[in-house]
Amino acid sequence: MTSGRVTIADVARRAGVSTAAVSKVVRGAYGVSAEMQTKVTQAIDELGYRPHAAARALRGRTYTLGVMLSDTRNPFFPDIIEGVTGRLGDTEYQVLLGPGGIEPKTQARMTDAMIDRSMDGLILISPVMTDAELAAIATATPVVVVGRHGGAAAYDAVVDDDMMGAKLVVDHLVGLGHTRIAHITHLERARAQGLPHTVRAEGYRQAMRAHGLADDVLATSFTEEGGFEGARELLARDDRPTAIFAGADIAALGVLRAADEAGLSVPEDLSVAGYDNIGIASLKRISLTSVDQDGHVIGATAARLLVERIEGRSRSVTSSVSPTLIVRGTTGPPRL
Amino acid sequence: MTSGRVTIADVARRAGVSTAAVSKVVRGAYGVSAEMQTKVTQAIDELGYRPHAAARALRGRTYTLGVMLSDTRNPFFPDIIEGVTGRLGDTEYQVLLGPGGIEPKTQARMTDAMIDRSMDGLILISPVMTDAELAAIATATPVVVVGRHGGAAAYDAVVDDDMMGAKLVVDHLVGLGHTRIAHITHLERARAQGLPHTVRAEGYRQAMRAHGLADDVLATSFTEEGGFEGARELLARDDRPTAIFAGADIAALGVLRAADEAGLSVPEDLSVAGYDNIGIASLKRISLTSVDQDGHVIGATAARLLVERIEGRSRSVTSSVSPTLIVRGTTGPPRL
DNA sequence: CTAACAATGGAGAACGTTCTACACAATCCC
DNA sequence: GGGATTGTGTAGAACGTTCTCCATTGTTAG
Repeated sequence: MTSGRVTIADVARRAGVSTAAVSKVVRGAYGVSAEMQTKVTQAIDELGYRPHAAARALRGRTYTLGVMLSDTRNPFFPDIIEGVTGRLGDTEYQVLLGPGGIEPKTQARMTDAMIDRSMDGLILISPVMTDAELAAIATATPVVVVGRHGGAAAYDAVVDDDMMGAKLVVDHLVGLGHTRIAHITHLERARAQGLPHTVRAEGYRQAMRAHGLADDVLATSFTEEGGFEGARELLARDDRPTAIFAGADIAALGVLRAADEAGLSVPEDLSVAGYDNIGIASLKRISLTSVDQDGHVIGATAARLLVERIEGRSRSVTSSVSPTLIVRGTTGPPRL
Repeated sequence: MTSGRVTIADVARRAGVSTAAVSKVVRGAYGVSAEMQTKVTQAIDELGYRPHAAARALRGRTYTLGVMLSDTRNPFFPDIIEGVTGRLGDTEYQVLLGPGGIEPKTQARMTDAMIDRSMDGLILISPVMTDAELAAIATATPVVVVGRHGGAAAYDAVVDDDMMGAKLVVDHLVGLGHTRIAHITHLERARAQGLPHTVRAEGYRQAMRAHGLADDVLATSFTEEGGFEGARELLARDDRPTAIFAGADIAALGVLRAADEAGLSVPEDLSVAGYDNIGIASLKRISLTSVDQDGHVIGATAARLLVERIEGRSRSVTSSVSPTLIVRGTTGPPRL
């Protein structure tokens, strides 16, 4: 009352019990009578007591989970967040997000900061650090990595099945009658392995082979400009493809622009498909066929795995989320 | 060495000094000789010491700033974040983001959680809570509110000059020769005052009046569907407008769709302008004229004000950021 | 030469929790 | 009826910092 903060000691005084007892009630620990329970709960309500997280951190948990975001512009990042918070909404855990930036160095700074703040666990979204660095973090605190294939020794992982996603697109296009299907991927510069675009490209190759078709992969970049340049090159060929599968929606938008400029109508002259199902893909003016990653499920799964880890599981788990194909207006049968 | 964490005591032992001295060096406090400085710094490096944030929080600061996000899908939210982190990148402060959700209740839970974690200061982005709640939070910790006009008693504020943004659009359209310019705004349901769309609509009205033109405001919602419905109604009129100014880009996309469906070409038959300058507005396939809020500057300003507050300023400050008009392909002279 | 003072380093008490021991009472089993 | 067991509450030592004194120097002024 007098000073700012109301502490566990104030509650104990009010209820006429020890601080240890109050602590037990607050934590829902074993060894409290019903009477004690009500007495303390009442005192807490009357005084408006809230546990001081920092003090807790010094001994026990902080009930804080950190989510490191590599790229805040990542289109399905809000979905993942919603999945995480949705899953954790009715628990005592609080979620805080850390903007890690796209550099390994800044990401390391962020994870360090989270560990310094003794968070109970970390979810890392598409981290670009080396496997060694990841392993080091995972020994310091429970970790779930989202969006990186392979390498899950000391931590759990949630990945989208990019291999299957690519197959869905190819199967769809082949089903429509296409045979000349090109793929635009991202040019790899980083050393990190198992990144989504690599797996998507591989999935595309396998699926084409399975249909007895020749693959045709062009590496530019996952930007609107990258898609545009790639498509312009592909469309200038004599036996130009009748369908282009861009490894990311943003690149698919560039492909659409290239088609516009080449005077090709979509989907009659050219079918276009993307990946990620970003928000604008559903806008009627774009209506892009794409692969949906269901960030919501990914986030919820990551949250579940992390809580399991915190609560004791030691065996590491990798969860694969199945993507779905969203067919819209940019794909159709090829003109004969 | 033996157990996990290396503490200030370990450093003190290694350097052969007291813990108090190490603390002084770490904090850069007054009363350390050059010799002490180097000795301790060396020991810190050798042991890889990192201050434990929770322990710090118990006595002093946490060097943590919280940013509460109302809507993680807000298109310029990444810009604001970048502005904040960019400004704070070389300081000792760390930024953590809290997804507050769009409900007053969930936002309150988030801010409480941030206060419980004794963050040194809070930036609230478009909070929907009442002025009273905001004031209560501001007494507990330094606060900067972003995106709400008016009412800045106990806290600082950063707002975009939405009034001027609307004027920029109207002036541009009038300059092209338009006289029948309609505005689509968001239908107000919340009680919170000074929200951006209200101010934009008012700015539109004032600007039209200043040109001696009749205003024409239609309230739907800031969604693609809302823009579509609004535009369909406007375009069905006998004296249909030659230009539509949507209060948000997402609605402007709906307007574009309505124009497509009505067989009107943009900008020849209809000029369209939005607000926010979201990423896709710049895609060549959309090329939407829009008002840019410069989230980067907003974020950087908010960060600066917050740090000033934390370091002692008590007088409250409101900073207004000037928007700029980005003219693209969806606006042009009306067909005569 | 001494009193006053500035500069530096250290002791030790907080800060608000958690949690291990332990005390005490009531119940149970033979 | 006595030892073992179970249930409930408390003392008090951590946890890793910060920060207010206080002690010890060395320097300066008169």
